[in-house]
Amino acid sequence: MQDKYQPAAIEAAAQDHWASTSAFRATEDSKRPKYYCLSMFPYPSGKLHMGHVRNYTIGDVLARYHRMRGCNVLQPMGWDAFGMPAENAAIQNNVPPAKWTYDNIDYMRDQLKRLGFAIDWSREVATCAPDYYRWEQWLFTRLFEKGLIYKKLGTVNWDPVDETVLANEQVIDGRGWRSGALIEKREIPMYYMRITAYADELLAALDTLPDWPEQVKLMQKNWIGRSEGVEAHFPYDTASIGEAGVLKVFTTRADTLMGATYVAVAAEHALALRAAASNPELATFIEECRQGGIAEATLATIEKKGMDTGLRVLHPLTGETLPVWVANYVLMGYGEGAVMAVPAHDERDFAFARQYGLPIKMVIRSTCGAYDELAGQWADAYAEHGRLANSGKYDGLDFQGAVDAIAADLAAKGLGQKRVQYRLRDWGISRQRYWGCPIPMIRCDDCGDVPVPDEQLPVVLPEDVEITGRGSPLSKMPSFYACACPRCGKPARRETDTMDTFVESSWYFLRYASSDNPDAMIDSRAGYWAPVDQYIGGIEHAILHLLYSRFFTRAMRDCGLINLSEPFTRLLTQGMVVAATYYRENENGKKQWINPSDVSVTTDERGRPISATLKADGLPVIIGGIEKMSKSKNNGVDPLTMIEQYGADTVRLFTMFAAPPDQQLEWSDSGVEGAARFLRRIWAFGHGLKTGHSQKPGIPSGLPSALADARREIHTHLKQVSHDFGKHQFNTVVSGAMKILNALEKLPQGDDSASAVAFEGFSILLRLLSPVTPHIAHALWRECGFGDDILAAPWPEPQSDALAQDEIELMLQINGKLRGSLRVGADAERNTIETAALATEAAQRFMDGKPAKKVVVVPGRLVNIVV
RNA sequence: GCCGGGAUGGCGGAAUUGGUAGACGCAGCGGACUCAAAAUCCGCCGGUGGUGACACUGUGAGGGUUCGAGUCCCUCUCCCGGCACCA
Repeated sequence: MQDKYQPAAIEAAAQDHWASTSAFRATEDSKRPKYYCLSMFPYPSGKLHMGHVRNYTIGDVLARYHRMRGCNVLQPMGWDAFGMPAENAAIQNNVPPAKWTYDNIDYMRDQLKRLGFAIDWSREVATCAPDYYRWEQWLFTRLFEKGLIYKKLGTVNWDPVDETVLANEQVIDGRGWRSGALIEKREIPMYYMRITAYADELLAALDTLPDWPEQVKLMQKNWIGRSEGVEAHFPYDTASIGEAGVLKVFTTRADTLMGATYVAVAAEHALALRAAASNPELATFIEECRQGGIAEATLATIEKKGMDTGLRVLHPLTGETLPVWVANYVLMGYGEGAVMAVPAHDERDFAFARQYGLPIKMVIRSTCGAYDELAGQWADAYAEHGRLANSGKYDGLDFQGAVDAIAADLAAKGLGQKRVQYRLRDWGISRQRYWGCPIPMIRCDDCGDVPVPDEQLPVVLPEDVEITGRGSPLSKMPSFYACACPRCGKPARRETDTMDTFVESSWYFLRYASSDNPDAMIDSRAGYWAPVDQYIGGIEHAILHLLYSRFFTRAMRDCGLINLSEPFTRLLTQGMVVAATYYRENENGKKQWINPSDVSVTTDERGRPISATLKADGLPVIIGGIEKMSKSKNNGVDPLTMIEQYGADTVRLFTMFAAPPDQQLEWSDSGVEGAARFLRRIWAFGHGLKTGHSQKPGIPSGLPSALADARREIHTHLKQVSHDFGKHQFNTVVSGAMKILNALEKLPQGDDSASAVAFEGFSILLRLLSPVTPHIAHALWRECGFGDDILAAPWPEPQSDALAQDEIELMLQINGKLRGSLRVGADAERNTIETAALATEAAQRFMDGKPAKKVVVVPGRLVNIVV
């Protein structure tokens, strides 16, 4: 045994051992409970970053922990390999997206292997491989035939200079990121997945997921946004519109209908376009509304603007004439693309009405002063529920009474009814990009949109293309798009759009179970492994990816592929990895970010940072904030450098110890030093144990009290650590392991009883740590003679004889303030405790002769005397 | 703008879920070992007052509930994630 801890050798040996024994190859086995542990697969961006290391270490700790507890564990890995960065790299470096992607995968796979993850690599998938995406295309045609996929117009960001559709991310301050051109909204035909058909089920089933974080379920609930309301029809004022018809609006506040003073429609609304035809000024305004991107965050924060269309509609209950305005805050995509405006009781309507001098009519009696009596004007909208006023026959009704009465009256007139509306929209999956899964559809002038027949699948994405950043490459390749209509045989055009990359990641977790099957998307093995028992990934995926996966699982269920509704039983959302930032400003005020490893920081005598200098020139740099590790802030730490310097176990230990998994983790070089120090101490202890004893004595009965205390301490920590594993709180798992080592190092040396406690404690420590630092645990387990393979060792259980205690200490409070403590028998009665507490010197002193009004006894914890 | 989350010593964090605030670690300070340094080991370490035992104070700000609040409720500030074409 080496007397010094040498991680490189230990880790290579452990990894060889696992590889040669195929330790992590998973097979279906009905005798053990299965545990499918999955981390969100990475995008192969080039090299691993610390966020990956953290994500996969959490997954690995869980996988190894459950394996040791007797589960049949599957932990696979793959690559979310389609996406824009490959195209951007192609433009910048003139390298084909496929080559770039596959090279990155090869490099990153090696990096992952260096970390010693218990992954079954035989199941690896890459979503850009035709044997993967052919099944996506196959399912697409099934869903199209079931009516779960359909085509309609959708709005995109259009860059008029590059003649390209841009992602929201590529629109910066309303301009194209490469061309700098002003972006416009453009409507193009796109394929949509009918996720709204599952809105109710996706919402209701959130209650069947007790092991998902509440915040994620709440975000999904709000995203689906089920609201019960009323659809109201405002009849056209034929004098101004010239034909009969109704303007439909949806509202959740039908109780305020009597306060509606105008209606507002989106710029794309049919009425707006109709009015613009004869109104150049309005046409200009609508054109203006077309400018800018489509991101909701942009739309919601732009200045509220509007214009009167000159058209009029009639109030459905009073018959009063109301103006129709075009407003840039009304979204065409939600509800009917039109709203009734009640300025007195809606914030946005209020701001708009004030800006354009539209009337404000109060119909809900406010309980706070929304109407400023002194100023004689409205200070703000009153958006709370309340009793109706100024509403004729509805006066005095409460919210629900008013909604019921108004909905009934609308229904009686044939001008509306109650209705459920979702905020959730159908999922537009068409992308006008190259590096994605081709949409398996063919456009025929005679037959319309025809799915590609099974025998022609996959529609292979050509890999020999030139990427320029202008237009869509596939639409310039006749060799790709020219084809015959599968139905009539006439010349037709293949769809050149590709799918949203979220589609690939919506079902990869099922493919892992049957990734070697060339004849089917998934087979019966998916029925064994699914659902995923534990899913781990970033909180940024809390809504879209998880919702799409939940939808896809149901769509596949309804195609008869699997008997499953929810894909992920338990979910852990990990926090970000952040680090300090440093920068200098150059002459034109631009920040140049400097990597933390190139900076030395000086601190005051208490350790507070005062200043920082660049190591290269010794001149000062500015200390920025703590930010997410990123290329743009140049504050990333390279995992491979860390592994080479300290070993994978140290990196794994630090990432588990520095923060709870769901909170952000701040990188700290000295924290990594601390983790390495701890592993060196463990190695030294194991070395001492091995060289000091030729055999392991058993725990004798009747330990001396000092040893019994030490053993109790170790088992108490073990109990706590087991509890923390259950909570997935790995930072305190590590701190518990540190406490055990501290206790072990304090044990007296020499006699057999002490050695027995040391051996028992050390075997506990190695097993607790083995999910976190598997390499060193593997090596020491063998070196100290505990067994051949720690993977096969039973999980340690706290022993009740070790935990037993005769006396316990209670804290003593007087009026809720801590004033002392008292020792009582472990099984003391309440009365005995009360009497003992009142008799203490501290009680006598602080009660000052006054009688106790009340004595609160919390068993095993405290006594509080209220005077 | 809307939805979700967070804030505890110099720093990362802990607190058995309403019961000793600051476990464990990092940094710092003091000491041992050493020719010296590194490594290692021992001690101290929220603030104020006090030689000291100890007292008061303290979990982003303000208010409330309770015998007792970091934890529950209300109001506010700042920071982070998402907002449907980033993955």
